[in-house]
Amino acid sequence: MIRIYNTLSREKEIFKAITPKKVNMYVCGPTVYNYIHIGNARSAIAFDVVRRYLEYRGYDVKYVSNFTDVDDKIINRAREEGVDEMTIANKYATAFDEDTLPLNIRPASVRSRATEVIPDIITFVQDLVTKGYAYESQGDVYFRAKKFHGYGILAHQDLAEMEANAAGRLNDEEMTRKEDPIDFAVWKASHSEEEISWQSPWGKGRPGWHIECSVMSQKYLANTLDIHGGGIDLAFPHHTNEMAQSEARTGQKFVNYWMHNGFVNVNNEKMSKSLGNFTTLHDMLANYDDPMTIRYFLATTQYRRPINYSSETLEQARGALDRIRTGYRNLLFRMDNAVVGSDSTIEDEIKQHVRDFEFAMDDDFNTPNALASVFELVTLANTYTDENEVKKATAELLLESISTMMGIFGVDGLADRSELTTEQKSLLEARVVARQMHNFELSDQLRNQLRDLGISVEDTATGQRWKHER
RNA sequence: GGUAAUAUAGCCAAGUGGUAAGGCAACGGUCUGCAAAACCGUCAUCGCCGGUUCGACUCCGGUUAUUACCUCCA
Repeated sequence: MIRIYNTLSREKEIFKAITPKKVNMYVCGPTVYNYIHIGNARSAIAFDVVRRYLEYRGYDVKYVSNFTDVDDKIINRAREEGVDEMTIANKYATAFDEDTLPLNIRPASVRSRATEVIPDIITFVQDLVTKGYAYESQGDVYFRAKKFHGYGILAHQDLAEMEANAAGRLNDEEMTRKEDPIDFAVWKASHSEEEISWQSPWGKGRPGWHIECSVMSQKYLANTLDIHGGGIDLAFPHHTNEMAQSEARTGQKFVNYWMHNGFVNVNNEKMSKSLGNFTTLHDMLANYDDPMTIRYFLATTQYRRPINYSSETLEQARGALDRIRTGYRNLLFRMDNAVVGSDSTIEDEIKQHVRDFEFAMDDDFNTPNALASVFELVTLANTYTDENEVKKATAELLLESISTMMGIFGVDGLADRSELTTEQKSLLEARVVARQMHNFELSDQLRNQLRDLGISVEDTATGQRWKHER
């Protein structure tokens, strides 16, 4: 039984899929006007973990996400660089795919761009106008927020308050275009020949920000979604508006479980351009040699909690991940002389830790608790490695359990699979001989040589072991 | 101002009405030719003040601090 915290009810609710063993989930993707930052990566990772765990639990998950490729920020960026909007969008959409790959973020089942669904958007907006939920005004089309019963409940905002705030913010011109300050644009008129636009019943223009997600989720999934996710800042206005539009059009509940991930702060401050602490994933990957540590770091805090990113917290993550990797490799090393058979006591313990892991993940994807079970397994792996006799089936079960759980976090490559050079191999062989002859001076010298070549050597009861130093 | 969230050891981070998981770091020990890895052990009374209770860190009230959202930022 999986429980999920629903932003709408502010409670953990028992998860029940609309169709048994199938999950339709939609996660808001980035606006492709720049490289994604570490916060975008966190969001993508959080929902990648949700997806992986649901699949582990036997659900067939259809995961739809978007690229917002038409929007003010893209238009501005294009103007700055003197290129057209699609050049910008294509560049950063490609960069998204390239940068999320080393973090092991699985591609969406469907990744759609706003510009690919323009006809659907226009139809959607027309429906809203027909139903009286939207109105045209000077080429723009606005949604009548107040006509939608329950507007703002997702973000738990007070309607009158929002209205007053919005009124204070808008200029006179905007006020005259809108019937009410809290109305939001579903279609925006084009004001310049140069900017990208499409022909519509209301003249040339482009979609409002929120409409694409409503359209795509309905087009690629269904009227009612099992799960809709995104950053907590999207609860208002983005998801609030999506919900209003979608439910206004279909008359059906839009989303069963609203999930929102917490922010990534940098050195305890909100990441923002004005503070100069805006860290793109692109730069981070270029300056850090272990992407799996980044993945581990971002995946192992509970998704609703904020993460504080600093060089110190990242290094701590690396140390913790190294403990898991080492335990895994320690056991893998013993596989060579493992004997046929199994140890039922050990296997019972393994199974208990796996159950604990599942129990933690079932509780709103409590990754820190789940991780504790992984560490229990690692300790078990290490103590088992120290035994005189290791049984093959049991060792395999341990290895498999650890890699499966880490795989749910999206952390792969626990074993060191890189090859040795001929030089490294011969040095290692020479060192084995030196040690057999108790020539420790030579063996220490060879160990230093190997270290300089990036190989660390350890002596164990069952022989010499090496690994690549990172 | 409104609405929320958070406050647990040097750091990160769980958790529960009955006296605090896990990890990093540190220290002591075992093992080792040395080392490494590993193992064993040590290391907090849960922001502050009240209240409820046989008993609270866990519930209630207040208070302080930090953070977020309040129209386009994940």
